[in-house]
Amino acid sequence: MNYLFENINARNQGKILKLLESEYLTLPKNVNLFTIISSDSFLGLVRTGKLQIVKNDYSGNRTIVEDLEENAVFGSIITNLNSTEYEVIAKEETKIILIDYNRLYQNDYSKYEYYNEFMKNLLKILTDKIEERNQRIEILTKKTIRNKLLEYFRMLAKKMGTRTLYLPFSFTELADYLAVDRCAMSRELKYMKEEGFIKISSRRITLMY
Amino acid sequence: MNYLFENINARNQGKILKLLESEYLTLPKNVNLFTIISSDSFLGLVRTGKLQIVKNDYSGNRTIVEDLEENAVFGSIITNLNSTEYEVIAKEETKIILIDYNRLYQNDYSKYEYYNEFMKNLLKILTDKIEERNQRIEILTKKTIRNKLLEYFRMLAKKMGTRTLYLPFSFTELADYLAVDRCAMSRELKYMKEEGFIKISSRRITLMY
DNA sequence: AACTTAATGTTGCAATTGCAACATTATTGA
DNA sequence: TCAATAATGTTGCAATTGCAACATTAAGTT
Repeated sequence: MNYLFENINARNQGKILKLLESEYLTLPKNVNLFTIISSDSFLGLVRTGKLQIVKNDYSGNRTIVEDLEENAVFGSIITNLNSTEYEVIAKEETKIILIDYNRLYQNDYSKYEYYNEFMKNLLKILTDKIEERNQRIEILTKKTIRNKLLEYFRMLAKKMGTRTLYLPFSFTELADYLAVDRCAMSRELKYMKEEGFIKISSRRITLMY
Repeated sequence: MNYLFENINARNQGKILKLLESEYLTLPKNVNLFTIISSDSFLGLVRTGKLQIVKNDYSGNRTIVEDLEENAVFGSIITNLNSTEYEVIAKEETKIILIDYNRLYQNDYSKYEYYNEFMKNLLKILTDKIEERNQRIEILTKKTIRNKLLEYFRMLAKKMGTRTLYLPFSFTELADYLAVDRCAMSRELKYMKEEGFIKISSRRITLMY
């Protein structure tokens, strides 16, 4: 994990947040951030609690775009939040910090060495996000549900270094992530089990090939 | 467009490149960068010419991942280049600059104000890349070829501010981008024309709805 | 515990798609 | 210019998928 304030002590964190005129905010459970603020040109940081970015399609669908835990960074730089389609919902009482994104560019704080550290951390976070997106694209470009599943499992297995992996989310959410029908995915998983490709027990999956 | 050296004069560009111990390289036409260098932990910049990032699938497929023109930035931070699956090919004689990516993090050059400008530019480039990826994901998660096409056309039209748009690439490449079979896409486009949804003349497409 | 709500599993069926095979039209390079 | 190569267009057909409708199980709430 990479944190926005990695290698920056509490005191300098405070200074940075002051320089950037950042705002502290506490979101009560189930409240949408955009009922409190209107701008979306911020860089957000989750101090404590959990957020969820949810998209409401014009056709009425409701999909989870991203789950945000402690230390997660969010905002329009990372996930498109413009338009009224998006909601940022607190899954529990959540404390966040908002930094006006334009401020990051406007001024020159290079004289503060800790600010440079901050920028480097931000850079690392962004490159990780690109990597994450590239992985998802890699998966989404596979043409069958089976190949999407296998590609995804392969990635998880590689990350964990074993043939046994634990899904980081539910099957319903997995289907969303792969952009396939949940039922069709369920059927395909059944076939894969029957053919001996994989073993599944709840969220633990073992690759047999 | 955002350039890595925007608002940085030639002299300071030189200083930055020296600080980062960057390498100048000229790639002859049709040569793969990885036949010349082996590391992939660099940030690349196209000075003149054109590059293409190509992926050779394990099943023998060859797909264009990205086209890089003058001023384009590339490297593993942006597109996964590890593994022998990838090639960076010069489409014509191309001059590039390679910056060891780790150097960006290792040292603290914050005392040089132009370096800070450089970092800000890099940041902007990265956020644009994330935006680009998010757009593609948005498209790829649509479930039918028609909806993928419409989403893509909508985005282009929005960008151009008109109902008439020009495809930035060939139909063959478009099918790759949407991750669908070219023939199936061609058929779907025909239906859409017949139903009066769109008009097509070569790469100019007009939305009729 | 009892109830509500969410997640998962199952299946028939129609719609969509990929694939293959081929024809036609553009584009490129010698 | 003209041959070679690449891009585009077309279509039958089988495979894959989404959708709908429902049953079952798990998780959360009071």
